[in-house]
Amino acid sequence: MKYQLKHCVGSRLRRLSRIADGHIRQILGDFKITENQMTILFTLHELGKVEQGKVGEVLCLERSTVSRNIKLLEKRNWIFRTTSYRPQIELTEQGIDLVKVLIPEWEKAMDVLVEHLREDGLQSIKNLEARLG
Amino acid sequence: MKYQLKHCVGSRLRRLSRIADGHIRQILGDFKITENQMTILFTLHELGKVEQGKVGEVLCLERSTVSRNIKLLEKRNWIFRTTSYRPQIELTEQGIDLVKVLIPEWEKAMDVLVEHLREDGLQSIKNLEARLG
DNA sequence: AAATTCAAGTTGTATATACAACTTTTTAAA
DNA sequence: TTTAAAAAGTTGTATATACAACTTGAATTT
Repeated sequence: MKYQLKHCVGSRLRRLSRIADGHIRQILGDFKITENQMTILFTLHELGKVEQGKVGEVLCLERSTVSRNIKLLEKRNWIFRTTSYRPQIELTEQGIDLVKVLIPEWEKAMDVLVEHLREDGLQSIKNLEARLG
Repeated sequence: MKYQLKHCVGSRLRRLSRIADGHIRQILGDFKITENQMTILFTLHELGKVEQGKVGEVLCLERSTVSRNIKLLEKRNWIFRTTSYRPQIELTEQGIDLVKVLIPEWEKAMDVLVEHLREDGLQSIKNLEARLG
């Protein structure tokens, strides 16, 4: 065999992302929100009012994934969506408040991850991003 | 802010694994099987007859994920499961045949990924594994 | 040996993801 | 301007994943 199973890039990256998500979920436990949804809220916090598609573009998420998440976030009154055919999305005040509470929690999770990864590990992620696109 | 959103380790690793999986899915398209299921078949090919739990242990997959995948693989007659309370799993002949066909295809995907990653990128993955566990 | 505890497996529920099919609206082409 | 093509959004279907609750058989304790 040219490669061994344990070298499989796909399953290894899948596993790594599960581990990282686990750390984030731990600090998110109390907030009834998922990592992915948190990331979308943070994105909207940075971008302000944008087209729904912009979110997927920035986070490299599939349209359908964004669509379903937006629906969930809207139901929880964290985001507002214009009714136009191609809706503009933005955080509601409740959404902004939540983001402000979540940021320090997210930073705690990042602290843990960065402590594990060190400068070297962070550079490794950058390297992978540069190489895989 | 101590960190920027774009530094979020969780979403970045999630994204990287989606990209890698995409490459693997491309070559798997014709085979009506998923990356994850393929990985389980390969694992069984290496391990021979094992307890179901062993698969999850090796691949760091949750019990319920393994349980459902095993059921799918059994339905397709690629694996055989003993009826004991804690079943032993092994590939069927059809499963072995499939693995033999899949290996060269998987190697093609690995070639593409390794070409992108280079020695440096592979080292980066190892580094992350060492640091994240 | 009976009772308790533990470990593995299964199932329910919710979200994440991919991809295909479809709708709607815009843009481009004729 | 009418038509064709493209782009964005939605929905259906299937798998992946996490976590909790439950089941069952095994191991340990009393």
